[in-house]
Amino acid sequence: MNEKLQPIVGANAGRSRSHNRQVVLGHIKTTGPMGRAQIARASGLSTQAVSNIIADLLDDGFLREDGRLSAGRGLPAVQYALNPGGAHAFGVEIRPDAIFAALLDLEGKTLFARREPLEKPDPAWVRDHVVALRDAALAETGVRAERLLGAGLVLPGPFGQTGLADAGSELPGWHQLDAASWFAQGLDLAVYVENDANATAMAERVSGAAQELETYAFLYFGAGLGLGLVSQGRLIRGAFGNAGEIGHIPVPGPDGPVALEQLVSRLSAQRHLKRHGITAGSIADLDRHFQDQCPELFDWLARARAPLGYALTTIENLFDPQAIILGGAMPEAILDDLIENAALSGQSVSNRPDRQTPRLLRGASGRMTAALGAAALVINQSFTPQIAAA
Amino acid sequence: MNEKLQPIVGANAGRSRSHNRQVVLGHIKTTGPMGRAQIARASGLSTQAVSNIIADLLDDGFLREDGRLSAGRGLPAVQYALNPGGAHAFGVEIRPDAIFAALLDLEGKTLFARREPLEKPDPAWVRDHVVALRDAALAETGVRAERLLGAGLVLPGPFGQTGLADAGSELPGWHQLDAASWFAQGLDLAVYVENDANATAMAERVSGAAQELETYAFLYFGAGLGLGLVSQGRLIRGAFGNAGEIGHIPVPGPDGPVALEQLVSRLSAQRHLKRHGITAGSIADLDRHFQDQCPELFDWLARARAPLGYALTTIENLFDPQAIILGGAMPEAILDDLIENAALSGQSVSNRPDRQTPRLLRGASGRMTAALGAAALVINQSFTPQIAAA
DNA sequence: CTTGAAAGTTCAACTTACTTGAGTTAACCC
DNA sequence: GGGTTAACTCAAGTAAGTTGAACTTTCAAG
Repeated sequence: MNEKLQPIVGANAGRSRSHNRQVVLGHIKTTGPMGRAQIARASGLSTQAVSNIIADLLDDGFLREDGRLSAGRGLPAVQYALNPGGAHAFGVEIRPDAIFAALLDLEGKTLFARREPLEKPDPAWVRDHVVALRDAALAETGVRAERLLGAGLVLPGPFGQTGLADAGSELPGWHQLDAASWFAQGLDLAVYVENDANATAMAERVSGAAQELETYAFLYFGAGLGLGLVSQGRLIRGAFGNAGEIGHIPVPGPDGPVALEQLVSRLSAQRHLKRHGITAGSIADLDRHFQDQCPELFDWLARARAPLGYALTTIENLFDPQAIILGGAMPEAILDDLIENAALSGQSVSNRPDRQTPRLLRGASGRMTAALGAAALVINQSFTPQIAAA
Repeated sequence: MNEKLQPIVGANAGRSRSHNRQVVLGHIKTTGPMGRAQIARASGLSTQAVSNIIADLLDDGFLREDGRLSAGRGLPAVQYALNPGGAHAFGVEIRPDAIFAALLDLEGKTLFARREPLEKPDPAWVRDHVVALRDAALAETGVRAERLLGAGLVLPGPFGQTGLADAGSELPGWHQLDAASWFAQGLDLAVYVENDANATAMAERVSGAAQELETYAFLYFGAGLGLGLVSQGRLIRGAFGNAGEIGHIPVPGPDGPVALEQLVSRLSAQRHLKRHGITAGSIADLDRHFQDQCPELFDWLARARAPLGYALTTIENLFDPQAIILGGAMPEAILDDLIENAALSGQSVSNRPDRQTPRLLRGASGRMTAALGAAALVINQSFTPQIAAA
């Protein structure tokens, strides 16, 4: 939560090797199965070095051989592919009312997903339950504990004291807690903490709509509205971990500026419907109303378009992403409608005449995504080279 | 200009050493003179490794000994400080009407600054003049050519084809050109290309208001309005190098949304004055009008406040910076007035009750800043560790 | 004043991991 | 089938960081 910025650290043999393992895995992840020589060319390492690293990765189960590929003359290269069962990540989302847990393999596939009610918002109670969920995940999938790379943790943001009043989503008594070390102790794993939007943005990168993207923005429809910014495969967290609080940017409303998420968010849709006497407590309810062409819902959509376009133009011009992904806890049909009818500005750096790809994409949404994202944080580490202390 | 994203590269002995040199220089730059043991602790390297690296850096002239500092018991540590004369950077800003050039030392001090009219917007003509300016800078300061680390280059953005009509600031016939290699050939130096806002943001980091900041936003008043985003000491460039085009985000105007820079920029102030028959062709003119309390200028300031506050809130909530710096080609008094009267939102992640530092800072403004910033791009490289190909 | 602990630095031996160059294997082409 | 090409391996070489012992300088306690 608080900034424990990892210090800038020097390189030595061990940290270089760890960096290089991530380089090799990263190339295979983004390009697909490859031979050693090709990886060597792509990474600027010698074939021999790549060979040694691959031997290690095979030993550790991260890679598997995938036949030989003949490409013209010469000895056909032995292909190496990710070995999904070789490494796993555990992810947890803690909400004021529930705990979501997920187990992913190295390719980002979900092996286990579960929801439990959060009975007591007490850190000790929650930690015990998270540990139990981890054990259940391992037991039910047959994954061995030593194959767990780490755990991701999604907590309600924003972190620390800010000017944002989000009391509804906060967990009492957690502000003082260093959640990462608290859970690291209980789980005996490396723990990475993020907010829901950032984590879900990573889920899109590991197994969703952003697998081919290095630099993108992810607009997250939770109760409110969040934004995950990914630049060159890395999350932009801001100085205090609260970057991406897009729900609170001012946009012009009918009576002066209002916060974006007053007009564009699941909660705003539900409130709008409620004002007209329509209940839509769940995402499935919203989906049904959309399929039924509920006029009030379409009215909300029509009102949401302008402020959404506003936000999209702002994101594009500030951040110049390859694409903006819309996702989160919102029916896919509604996201698709928002994308199709988005009022994208011509006055945007993203309005390139030579574009090959759409400016907007729909994410792999679903109610488990934040927990998946939490696990994706861990998986992404394996593919993201960096010189870091052990 | 176009994305030539440096490939993700593996570490070897040589690249590790280069990384570690930057780690050591970076610690000294941010913390001030230090001893070897202290650097070793901060960097996670052994004392011996730091010792070897420092011997190298002394040889190359980047560091100088700075006496011994006794701190309690034990042998007082030999302090090492940056040696300003040990390395230099050349920076150029090319505008449609003029070329600005600057030479900086390792501490960011300006040793040389010059403006030349741009007579022909022809790449060959410009390159010849830039080379001549480099030679003049070296000759007049007595800096030896082998002490030049590289050259920074500021060109009018946005780069490549975008949806933004900025014809006024574009150089005809340059769009097809790979400016970096074009000038690298002529200068026989490594060349880094950025837009004015990004470059000036780096100038603030190297020798201005951001020396203590790792993550900040820099709002650049040029003719229009630009934004440089720096996260953990690195520029955020976006996927196509056009991040930070904040001038084009929509803000509510008197008759519907308008682009921010229509209301907040030097040009918008000058246009406002002109509509009232007041000429203010230069920055000095604007300054004079401000000192004379020109009511039309104060009227412009009053109108600029709301949209500026809007933009600031957006930056804070999207990016969560340590601070936002206002700078560029605008009189300091006007920037100070904008800062003092800024309508900062309470609904912002930056509105932290435990803040130690102001949310807004004034940059070291001045008309040469983009050329200084160009040079600062180079200087900043020396302090920013990264594993990169030779 | 002497002695000992503490901290910075250096020396020399050691270790890790990458590179280099020669040699091997296997596919394609003529 | 012989030559060429490309991937791969082996073995030796090298760069750079680590380790542990020795040395120096300062401070503090007796």
